[in-house]
Amino acid sequence: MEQIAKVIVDVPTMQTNSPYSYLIPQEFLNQIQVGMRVIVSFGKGNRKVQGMVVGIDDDKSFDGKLKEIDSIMDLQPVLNTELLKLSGYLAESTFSFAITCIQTILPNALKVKYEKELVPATTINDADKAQIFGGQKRLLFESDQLTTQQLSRLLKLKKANQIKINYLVQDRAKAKTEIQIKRTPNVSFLREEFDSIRKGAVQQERLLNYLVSMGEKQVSQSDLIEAADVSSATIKSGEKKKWLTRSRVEVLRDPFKHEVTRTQPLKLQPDQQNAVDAISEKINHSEYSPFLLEGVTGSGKTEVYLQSMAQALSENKTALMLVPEISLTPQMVNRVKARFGHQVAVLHSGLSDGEKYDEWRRIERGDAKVVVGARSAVFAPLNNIGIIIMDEEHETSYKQDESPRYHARDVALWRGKYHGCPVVLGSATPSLETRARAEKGLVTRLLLPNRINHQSLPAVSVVDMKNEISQHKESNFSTELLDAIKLRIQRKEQIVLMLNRRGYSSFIMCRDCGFVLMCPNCDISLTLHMDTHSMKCHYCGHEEAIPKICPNCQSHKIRYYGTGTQKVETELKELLPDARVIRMDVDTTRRKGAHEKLLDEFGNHEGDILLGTQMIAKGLDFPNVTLVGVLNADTSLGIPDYHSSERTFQLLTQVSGRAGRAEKAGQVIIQTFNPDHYAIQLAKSQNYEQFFAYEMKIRHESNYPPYYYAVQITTNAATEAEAAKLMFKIAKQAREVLSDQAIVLGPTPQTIARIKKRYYYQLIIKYKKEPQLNELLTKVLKNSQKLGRNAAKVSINPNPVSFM
DNA sequence: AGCACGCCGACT
DNA sequence: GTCGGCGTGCTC
Repeated sequence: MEQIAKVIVDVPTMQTNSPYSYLIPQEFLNQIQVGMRVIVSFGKGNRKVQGMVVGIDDDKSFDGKLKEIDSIMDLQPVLNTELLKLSGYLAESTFSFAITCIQTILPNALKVKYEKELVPATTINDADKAQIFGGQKRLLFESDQLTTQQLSRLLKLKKANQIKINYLVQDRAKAKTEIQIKRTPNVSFLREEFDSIRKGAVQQERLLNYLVSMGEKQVSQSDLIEAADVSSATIKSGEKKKWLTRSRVEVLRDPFKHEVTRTQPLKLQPDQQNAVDAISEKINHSEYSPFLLEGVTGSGKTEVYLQSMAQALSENKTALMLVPEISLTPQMVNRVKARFGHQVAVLHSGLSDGEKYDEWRRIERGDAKVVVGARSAVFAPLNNIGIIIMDEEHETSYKQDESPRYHARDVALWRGKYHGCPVVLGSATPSLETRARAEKGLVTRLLLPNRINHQSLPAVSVVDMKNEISQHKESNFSTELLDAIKLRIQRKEQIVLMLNRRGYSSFIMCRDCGFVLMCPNCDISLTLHMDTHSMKCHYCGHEEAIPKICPNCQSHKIRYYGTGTQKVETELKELLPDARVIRMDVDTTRRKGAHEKLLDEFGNHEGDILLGTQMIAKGLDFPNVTLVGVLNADTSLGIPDYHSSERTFQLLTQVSGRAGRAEKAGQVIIQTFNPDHYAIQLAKSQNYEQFFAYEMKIRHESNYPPYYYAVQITTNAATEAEAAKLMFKIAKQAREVLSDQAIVLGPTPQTIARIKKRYYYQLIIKYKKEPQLNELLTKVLKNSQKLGRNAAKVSINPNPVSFM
């Protein structure tokens, strides 16, 4: 008799990170399945928590007395076998709690809300009852809303059993419903009814008229209200008079309100055809196979994706396509929808939890066979996947920077293996890691060396800003760039200007004493935000007024430094008063849909210059853009991280691809203080292969990935000493276990040593093969939990995307 | 996480 | 003497 369920409870700690056994009560005996969410009593207070059933058996090895499962939250499993296994893989490979991984895989709407309510016991005296409950039957218990006196009083009453606490688990997964109206089939009855309504009942008259003419189809109540111009009250009375029937129906939000025009597959170039053939063969044979699709901007990668996905669909399989969040623009999404229509589900951060849940269910029940989405879409509940595509595979945003710190590429490869399907990693500038794996034959390389209509790559020139600065006053614009901009405006062509702002933004500094306004909680300077007229901290959200005089020396010469887009925009307006500038940065795109709106404006030539940060480098295609300017190529080079050259090269190559995509020739001007740096020189010649060879040599010499694996361990504590002490202890443990081949960097304070009033220390371990390491790290994590709540905390980040 | 148990300071 | 501070350990 299988009557014991193994449940992972929703308590994310190390001590509760394994399944707990619960008895399955009689009434659920044949209903509970693995992958369902349940509610169980947990702990001494029997508080209710959500749990995930991960196994069912009759193993009674637990020698305490078992509790029963309280209730089931799902009618059918929300996690299938594959995704459950995947959660295990995630937990193990990222050193995360099983429950955290499960909740990462499931849509947010399936995460419950916990509430507590107070209920008076029958024995409570009237005075207490009246004072606490004030006539109400129950009271929501929010401890942070109560004073300590109130709290202790409640606790006392609870101890005396005068008050009961009810634990509530609220499921937020509500399917959206709407009211559907169907008229009575008896039309002659409706005609007769005209006579029976009161004179002047215009709404009822309009409703009758509409019902008579509407036919037998069902309409939603909201549509009816609009179309017949009646109120919902009128409709309700229509129901009473038997003119119509109302019923509540579950609806799946239709993302295809505005149908896109369908497109047909394009004729492929020979290189594209080779790629599609190679991928299709693996689809047809249900064979796991990782590919690297390497092609410059405009070489037609997207068409290869689309036709490969079409192949999977024709084999009655499904397709998963991942793109960086930033390029999940309507431009991109529409290309997929135009090919596959209503079979496409799109998952992106713009959707509400409810909308995401709707899409998730469409995928799960098989209504959507093609999924397009950003990082977390890699967990889409598709069955029978025929192909997984990851566009711009080098993008670092594919790695999640909170627990579970997974890389979507690893998950994609895992799922590819599980389903037996090709995984296509596409990029113009592949990550060294993937490109190196291709070199070793672990990944099959597919090349698209030519641009589709044989346009030449844009001409790239590099301007040495050191000369510029010495010649004239400080400016963000070199003479060469400014002249080029003027020329395009004259010719009514468009310009994209990129401000490479990674790591920097405008901060305030006193010109007399050098004082920089810092965040009181974090070791970072506050950033100037002109839109809200305030100084903000990008890490903890602290906000304060812009100082008018220096808080340190009272000087009035306190000015902002660094180059923000706002400052550049101001300078542009001074230099070129007639140019229309569209600024795109975190401030102007914060509102939902603002991003698209600005791009549309630029596309309609309502602006001459698109000025923005990194976000304009990706996936935009504006044929009228003939000039791309990079104002400061160096800022990303200056970051003390082994990735900085790779990032800079990728960024410059990518933004250069924005110039001259149509018949007009493009030009790119890169301003830099390091004109001779190889990343900039090789971006100038757009030579990925040479960059790859050179950078690999450097990584080899200095023992960096992809020659070594890396793991980053960080500690944080309320004081610097505590964080450091724990980190040194871990470092000592690590050195004892590791072989001579491993390289330990640190411990060192993190680049931003203090965030939200906590101090951070880190340790990097570079290694090739350390069978003991995983065990050690797990032990370190377990020990850190024993240290108690207020002690220093440890977190582990395998294969970090940067060492900072 | 949240609850109970248990051991020390400052109060009716 | 007790009330209540929060450090510690456990939850099927």
